[in-house]
Amino acid sequence: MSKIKLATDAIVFGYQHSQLFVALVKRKYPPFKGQWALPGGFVLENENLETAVKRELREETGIHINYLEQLYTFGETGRDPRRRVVSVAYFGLVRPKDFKIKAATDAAEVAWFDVKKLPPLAFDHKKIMKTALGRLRAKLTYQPIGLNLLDKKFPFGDLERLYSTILDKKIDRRNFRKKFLKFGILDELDEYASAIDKGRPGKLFSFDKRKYNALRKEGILFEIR
Amino acid sequence: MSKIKLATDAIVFGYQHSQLFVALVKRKYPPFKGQWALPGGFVLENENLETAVKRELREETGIHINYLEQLYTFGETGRDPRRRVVSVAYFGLVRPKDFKIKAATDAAEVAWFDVKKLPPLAFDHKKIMKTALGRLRAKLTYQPIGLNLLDKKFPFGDLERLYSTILDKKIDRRNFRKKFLKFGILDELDEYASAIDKGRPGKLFSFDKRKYNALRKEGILFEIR
DNA sequence: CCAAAAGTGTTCGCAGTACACCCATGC
DNA sequence: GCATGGGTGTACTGCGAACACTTTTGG
Repeated sequence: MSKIKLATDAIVFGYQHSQLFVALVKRKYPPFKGQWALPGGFVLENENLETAVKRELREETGIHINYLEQLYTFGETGRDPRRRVVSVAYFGLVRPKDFKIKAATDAAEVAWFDVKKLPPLAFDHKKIMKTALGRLRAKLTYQPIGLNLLDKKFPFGDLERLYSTILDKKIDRRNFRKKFLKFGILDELDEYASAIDKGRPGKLFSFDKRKYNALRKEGILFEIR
Repeated sequence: MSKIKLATDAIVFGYQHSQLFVALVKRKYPPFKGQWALPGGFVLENENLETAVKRELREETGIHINYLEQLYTFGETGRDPRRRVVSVAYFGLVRPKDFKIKAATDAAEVAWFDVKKLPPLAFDHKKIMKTALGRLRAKLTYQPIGLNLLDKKFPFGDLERLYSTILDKKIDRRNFRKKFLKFGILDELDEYASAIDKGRPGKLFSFDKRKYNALRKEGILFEIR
């Protein structure tokens, strides 16, 4: 019988107001008691990996996840001071609406942290974070997964700011809009953003997943730089 | 104590004469006794994942691996009929010189198979293969990893045929050469391919890893379509 | 001299990039 | 009317794509 324990960790990103957030939990028990860590835990014997991640997210944070994919498996000996733990890290995205968080069983506290102002993290979670951020940035450029970070109906400017924030660079509004719309995977709605903010309200758009999947089958490639 | 067992599997690709090969081993014990499978096995308690893959490759095939990266972790319940086994799959490349294979302890037989003519595979190894092939094809277009499938000194035509074979499409020789050489990561040597084959011998090239790493740091992007 | 593979340059079209002014709204 | 963000078109440039003939070698 193996003494290797199998765990999962989740890096869940959220986006709002030109800021990228990650969900962290404060550890209730040693090791690293009191420190912030990624939500996660051990996989049950009859549980699929993705099921385990979702369960733990539910138990520890109550977050409603919108997009989930496997990130990488971290298995260095010594990454957990207690015993050998290999962790399959997943990478998730939530919509702004789903930012609601409820602390629950395992974790003493849950919170969203601005990715640019992270506290010290337990275990090798800093390394995992870095990997996840790299993946997010890379994937943003060749798959429209950023749309999972916005509400289902969103003004175009939000999308532009999201790219600008996460890729950390200036984006030309006209070129970005032209290019993104040319893919034909966004539906322009007949609604406008509620003008609670200042400025002219923008038209709302929504992601047409059906069209996207159709295009993907034809091998047409999405690409944003 | 967890009853989940942790394993690794290796998908090792080799290339020669416009054919892409994978290393498979014939299983000596049940389940799937006598069937072909990916080389792999259980991870020891104090062993890093990559170490485990390399050890198993050595034990089962004697292959000298040239490039190795983590592919994906396959953890569906029921993928092994005996008990719960989660397997971290790795993806490797060898040079033609290293095609020598020696069967050893665990495996009854080892052989290279043309990727287009695979036998039935044990477990979910067909799925793993498919994932690996997808990764290889994708990665070829944005990283020069194909060079790990050629000898250190190679005629340019070999590189072109490699891309053409693996991406399964025609490639314009002039455009491909122009584009690839423009990156400046290949050194043109003063040697020529031995003219054992027919036709005019080509100049030999070698990969300048130092230049490549330097360029990568500057954010210059490799891309071949 | 024939077969086979290597080597090489130009033209065209499109897509990326740079760039600035007017419009709608809230206060 | 002022501040704030939304919405739009054009010109330039560089890169990808298409395309064919000559050279070197072995037999």
